[in-house]
Amino acid sequence: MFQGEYTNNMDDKGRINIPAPFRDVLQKSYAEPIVIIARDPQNPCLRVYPQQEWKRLLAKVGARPSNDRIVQAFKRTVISSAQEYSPDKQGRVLIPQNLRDYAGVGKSTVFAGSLDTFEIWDANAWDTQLASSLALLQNQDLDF
Amino acid sequence: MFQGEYTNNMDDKGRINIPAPFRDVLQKSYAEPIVIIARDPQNPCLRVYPQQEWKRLLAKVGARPSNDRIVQAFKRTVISSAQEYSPDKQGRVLIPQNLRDYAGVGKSTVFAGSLDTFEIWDANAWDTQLASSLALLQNQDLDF
DNA sequence: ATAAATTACCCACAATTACCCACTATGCGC
DNA sequence: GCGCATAGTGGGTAATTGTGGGTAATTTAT
Repeated sequence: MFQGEYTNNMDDKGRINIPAPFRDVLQKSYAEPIVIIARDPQNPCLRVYPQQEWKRLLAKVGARPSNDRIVQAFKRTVISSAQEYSPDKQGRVLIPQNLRDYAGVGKSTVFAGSLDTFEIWDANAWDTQLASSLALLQNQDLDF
Repeated sequence: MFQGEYTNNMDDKGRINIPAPFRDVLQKSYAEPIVIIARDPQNPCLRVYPQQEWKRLLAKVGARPSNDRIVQAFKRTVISSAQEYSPDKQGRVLIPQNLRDYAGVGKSTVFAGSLDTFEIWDANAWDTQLASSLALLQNQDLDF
């Protein structure tokens, strides 16, 4: 389970270090360092999947009629952008330019755990998102 | 059951000592010193869960539709911030910077029992919160 | 085919964190 | 009041994690 929030810097070459706790989860729960990075269709961030979770997603999409407009849009935005990456010896991955642009990631980036997957945000975008999420929850009657 | 209010100091490295009575509860009722620390979405404080209680919360969240806006906001604020910690030999945990910022904790911090969980407050924030909680109760017709 | 650019791989340093030990303060029993 | 036990605090050291950068390999363009 990916949990926790970590801030790491992208270097000049476009590489970012996957936080060690996340690498541990990949190693222990999935026995593979390989991840799939794709656009998140509903937020200006990237979503990172362990191979297994990605396959599960593909299976779900495959179960839907392929002429469905939503499915088509999903394929175009998410699946087309997805690529496999294996981290280098230091645990870093190179984020390609198109994905960097999509999420607007600058130097300071935030990794946010989201259980089966985790997200990569530009630090500023994360802050504003966090503020609005908190505002939304403020007057809610949460039963958990 | 976590009860009572204790004041402890955070040291320069960002570590705070979990009060001994709380450590006892963790040991006796949960048989595990490990805790999960996360943002409290509705108050400027951190909430500390024994592993079991955290799992219970995750189960509740998982039972809700994941496209629910509230659920999403909850994941971003609470789950993404959550981290597991096992106290060091002296019973201390290191609070990461982002959580320290969120709760605005300075040197003097308050631990407040909250039955299944407990809270960590900045001492000043705790005082003001306490005052307004008391004010709220002032003219209530309490049947307990 | 050659040159330029990009990417992968490796090494080294810096910063942070985990772990351990020692000291101080406080409460409790005698 | 004195000593003992427990709780809380401070700090040093070693290991881990994060960051920067060089060089070789690969790809792309000319």
